[in-house]
Amino acid sequence: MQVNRPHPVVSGCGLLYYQMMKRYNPSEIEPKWQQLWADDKRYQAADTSTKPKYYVTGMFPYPSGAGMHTGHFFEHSIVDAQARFMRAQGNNVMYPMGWDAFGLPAENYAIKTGTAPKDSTKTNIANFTNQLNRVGASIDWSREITTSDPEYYKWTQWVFTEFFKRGLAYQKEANQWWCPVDKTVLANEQVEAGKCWRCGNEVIKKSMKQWFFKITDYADALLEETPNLDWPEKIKTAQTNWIGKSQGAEIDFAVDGRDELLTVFTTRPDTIFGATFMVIAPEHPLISQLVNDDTKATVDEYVANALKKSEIERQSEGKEKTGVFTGSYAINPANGEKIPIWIADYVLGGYGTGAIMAVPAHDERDYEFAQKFELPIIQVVAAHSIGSGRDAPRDEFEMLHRPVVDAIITDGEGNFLLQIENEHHIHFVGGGIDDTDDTTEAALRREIIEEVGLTEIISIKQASPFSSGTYGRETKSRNQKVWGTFFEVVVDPKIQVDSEIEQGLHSIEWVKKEDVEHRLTWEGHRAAWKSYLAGRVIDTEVREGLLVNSGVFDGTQTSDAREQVVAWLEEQGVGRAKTTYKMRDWLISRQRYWGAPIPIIHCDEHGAVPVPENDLPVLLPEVDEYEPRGESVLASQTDWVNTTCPECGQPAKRETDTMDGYACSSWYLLRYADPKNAKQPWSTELANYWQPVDMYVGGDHAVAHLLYVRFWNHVFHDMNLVPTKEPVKKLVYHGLIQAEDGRKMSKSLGNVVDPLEVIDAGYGADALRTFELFLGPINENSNWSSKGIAGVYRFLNRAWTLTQEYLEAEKTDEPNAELVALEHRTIKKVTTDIHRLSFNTAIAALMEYVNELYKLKVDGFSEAWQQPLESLVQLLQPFAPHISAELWQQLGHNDQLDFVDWPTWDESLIVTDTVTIVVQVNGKVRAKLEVAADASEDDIKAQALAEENVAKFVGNKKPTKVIYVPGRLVSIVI
RNA sequence: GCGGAUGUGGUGGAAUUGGUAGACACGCAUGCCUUAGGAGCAUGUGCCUCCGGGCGUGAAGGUUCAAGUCCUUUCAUCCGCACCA
Repeated sequence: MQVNRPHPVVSGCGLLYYQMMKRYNPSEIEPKWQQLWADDKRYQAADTSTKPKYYVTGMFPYPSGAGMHTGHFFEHSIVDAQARFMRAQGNNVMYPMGWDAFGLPAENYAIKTGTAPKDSTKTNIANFTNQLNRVGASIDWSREITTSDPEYYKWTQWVFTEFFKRGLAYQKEANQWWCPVDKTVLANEQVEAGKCWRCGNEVIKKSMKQWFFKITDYADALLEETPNLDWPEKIKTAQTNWIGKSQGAEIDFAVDGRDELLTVFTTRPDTIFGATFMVIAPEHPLISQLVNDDTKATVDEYVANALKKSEIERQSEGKEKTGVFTGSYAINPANGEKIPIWIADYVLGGYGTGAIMAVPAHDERDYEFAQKFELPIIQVVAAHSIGSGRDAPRDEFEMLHRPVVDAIITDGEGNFLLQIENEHHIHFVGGGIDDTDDTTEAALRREIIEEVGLTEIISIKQASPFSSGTYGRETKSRNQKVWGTFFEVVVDPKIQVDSEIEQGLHSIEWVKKEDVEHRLTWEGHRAAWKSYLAGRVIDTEVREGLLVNSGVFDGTQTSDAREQVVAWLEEQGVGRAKTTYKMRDWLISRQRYWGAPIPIIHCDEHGAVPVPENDLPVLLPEVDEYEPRGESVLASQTDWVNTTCPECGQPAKRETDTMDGYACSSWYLLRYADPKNAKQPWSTELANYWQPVDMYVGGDHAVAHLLYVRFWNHVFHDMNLVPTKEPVKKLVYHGLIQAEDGRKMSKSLGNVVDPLEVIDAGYGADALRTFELFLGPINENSNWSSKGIAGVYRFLNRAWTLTQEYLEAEKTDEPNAELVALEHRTIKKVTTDIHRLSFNTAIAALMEYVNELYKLKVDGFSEAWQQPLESLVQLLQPFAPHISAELWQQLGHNDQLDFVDWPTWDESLIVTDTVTIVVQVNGKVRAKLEVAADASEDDIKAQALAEENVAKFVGNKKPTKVIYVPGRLVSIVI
C-alpha cells in the first residue's frame, strides 16, 4: 500500500516567524490525549443523571485474527462523532463496546493449530482494543462485555431456560449437513459448493434432533411494530418479506378411493375451479400411501433424488420443472372432478402443508408444470376492465350480468373488421349468449349474422383468454357486467351478403392490423387484441378479474370470491381460512465446541430438563482436541456429559449442542446497561433507564441479527423485564468503504488499507476519521482515496496554523460584524447537518469556514477572533477530537472540551444588511441585484426592471407578469 | 421474477420546502516563494461559442413564470430475497 506522507509546516516565506510556532503534529498530540482520556475515565456513563440519557453504539464485532478493517473504523467514526456531539449537547451518553466472541473461525483455527479458542480470542480482543484506542473512540470501557465469558453466557443460558419454560424453546427433527467421510456435522459456512471444507467430499443432509426457538409465535407482533420503527426502509421491507405473512385458506381434498385427506394451503381459494391437478412435496408424509405397484419404483427414485439434492444443485438446475405421478387421484371439492396427484420438488415441504392445488391457468409455476406433463389447463379468471368516461357504469342504472362471445373477424390477409357505432364505440363484433344458443360457437355464428351479416365462415378458433368488463350503456339505460371469450373468425369478404337486420344502427369497417389497437375504444377489447397478437389462449399473468368456468361463482369479482369460496367450503367442512408465514422457527443447535452449551440435561424418566439457575453457567469444558468425531467435541467429554437429573437425581446426560452465536448477540444491548450484575442478566431498573438504544449503527445483517434482537426483546417485554417492546429506536445503516480501485477491500486482492498504517504515516487519527466521514453520505458506499485524505489533513493543518497565528499576533480591539455573522452561520449549518447525520456537508461547512477566516485574516487579528476560533474548535470536536482538545487548551481553557456546551447561534446575527436578488427574464438569469434587506417589493421590482441587461431583454414590450419571491428572485415574463 | 435504492463536471460529492445547478474536496492549469517539491500561498477550472450568448442533472414527454427537485413513459447500474402456492 502506498501512503502519502504529509510534511510539517515549514515555509520558505517568513521562516523565522513560522519556526517560533508550534507545528501540527498528530503523532505527538494524539497519544497524549488518548492517555489522558483513559486515565480520567471521563467517558464512563453514569447510571443516574439529571441529563437526558443517550445510548449509542455500533454492532459489536467478531474479534477476528485479521484485526479491525476500515469498515470497523468507519462505523466507529460515525458512532463516536454522534456520541461526542450528543455529549456536548448536554446528554448523559453511553457508548459501550463488546465482543461477539463465539464463532466458527476461532474453532477452525483451533482445529488447524491446536490453539485454544479462548486464547486466540483473547489475543484478538487485545488487538482490536488497541486499534480502537488509537482512533480516539470515546468508549465506556467499564461496560466491556465478551460473549464467551462464563459471566456473560451464564445469562444467555438463563434466557434459554426461561424460553424453554415458556414453550419458546423446543426440540424437533431437522436436516443438517453431514460429511460422510469426516463423520461430522457441518455448518453452512463449512460447506463449499456442496463439498466438505476439510476433505472436499460431497456432503449430504442428515436428519437429527435439534433445538429451535419459536420465533413464529412472534411473527405478528414483530410485523405489527415494523412500520413504527425509525429504521431504513430497506431493512424494514426486508424483514417484512422475510416474515412473509400470507392470508389464504386450507382446503381438504379427498383422495379418490381412499380414506385419506390431502390438505393444501392456498392464497387463492377463489381459483379452486381451475385446480386441475395436485402437487405434493417430496418430503410429504402421505407419499407411501398414494403410490401403487406401478408407480412405487419411479416415485421412490424421484423422492430419494430430490432429498439428496443440495441447494446448489437445485439452483443450477434453474426452474426447470421435474416431477412424477403418484398413481392416485384427488377429488376437487368444488366441482367433484377427479384430478391427479403428482410429486414435485417445486413444492416445498416446509411451507404451508407441503401440498398445493395446482391452478395452471393463473400460476406460472403450475403452468410450466402442466405444459411439461401435458396436464389440462382451465381458465377461471377473466381480466376485467371498468369503462371510464361515457362508458362508466352509473349508479342509477340496473346492472345486467351476462356471458358474451366476441369475434375478431379477419380476411386472413391482415385486415380486421371493426364495428363502428360512433366515435366512442368502436369494437369487435359480438354479443350475449342467449338461452336458445346450444353452444358458445352457435351464439357466435348467430351474432355475426345478426350484427354484420356474414354467413360464409372459413374457420373459427378460440383466440384469447376470457376477458370481462363492466360498462354503462346510455343508449340502453343499463350497466352491463360481461365476461366472455374472443374467437378468431376467418371470412372471405368477397362472397358475403349484407344482412338487413339491424341495418342503419351501425357501420362496419375493414382496418389494417397495425391500426386496430388505436381504433378500439374499449379497454377490454384492447387487452384481448394484445393477447390475440401474442397468440395466447391462457394468460397466466391474469391474477384478478371476474371468475369464469366457476359454477355459481361465475361473474364474481375474484377479490370478493376469496371470502365467499372459503365460506362455501367451510359450510361443507372441507376448508377454513388460514394465515401462513414464510419465516420458520429459528434453529439454534450447533454441533460445535466454541459456543454457549445448551443448558439441558436429558433424563430417561423426565426427558429434557433445564439446568436450574443455581447450577448455571454450564461451563464449556477445556479440551485438548478440537476436531469433531462423529458428534460434536463435547459429546466425547464423558466426564462432562455424564451428570444427574435435576429432577430425580438419577444418572442423566448433558445436551452436547451449543447455541447459535446469534443467541449471544440477541441480548447484549441490554447487558451493557448492567454489565457486572452477578445475580441477574440485568436489573429492570437499569434497563428502564437505558432502554431502548437511541441509535444503533451497522452495515451488515438485514434480517438475521436485527430480527432476532427484536424477537428476544419482545419476549423480555412480555416477561416484564424491559420497558419497551422494541430494543432499537433508530437504526443507522452505513455503506462500505471500498478500495481505491472501487472493488471490495480484501486480502486476496491486495488492496486493503490498514487504518493504523494511515495514522502512523503522519496523517493521524483525526484526519482519518474526518476523511472517512467527508467521503460522502454515510449510508452509501464510497471509495478510499490516498489523495483525498491529504486534503483533509491540509484542512486540519490550516485550522491549526490559523489558531497559532492568532495566538501570537498583535491584536487590535476592533469588533467585526462580518466575522460574527460568518461564525453564527457556520454554527447553524454544522449543527443542523450533524442532526440529520449529514457529516460530509458539516465538514465541508467547516472547511469553508476556515477558508473564509483566512480571507478575513488579511485585515489582521483582533480580540473579536477569540470567540469564532473557539466555536471552530468546538464544532470540529466530534470529528477530530484530539486537535480540538489541544487547541481548546491553547485558547486558554483548562476544562474538558467534551462537556462544554455546544455553541448556539443567534439568527439575528446571521442576517446581513443586504441580500442578493436574482432577476430572471423568461426563466433565464439576466441580472443580480444587491438590495437592502428591508427593501420593499415594489422598490425591488422597479430596480430589477431598471437593470441595463434586463431592459435589453425586455425591450419595449410590456411584461405580462412580474413575480417576486421574497429575498430570492424577481421573475419577469414577457 | 419480486422488493429496495441510485443515476448531477475529469473524480468523490453539494443543492433540507419547486426559486442563481455544480458548495466542499480531489485532480488539472497558471503564477508566487532568490536550491528542490509528493510542501506552502494566490488565482482559475461544467460544455460549446462568431464572446452577443447558447447548451447542460441517464433518455423522452408533460405541469409551471420557474423543474436535479413534481407527474407519465423508458433505459442503465447496484443491493437484498428468490419455485413460499
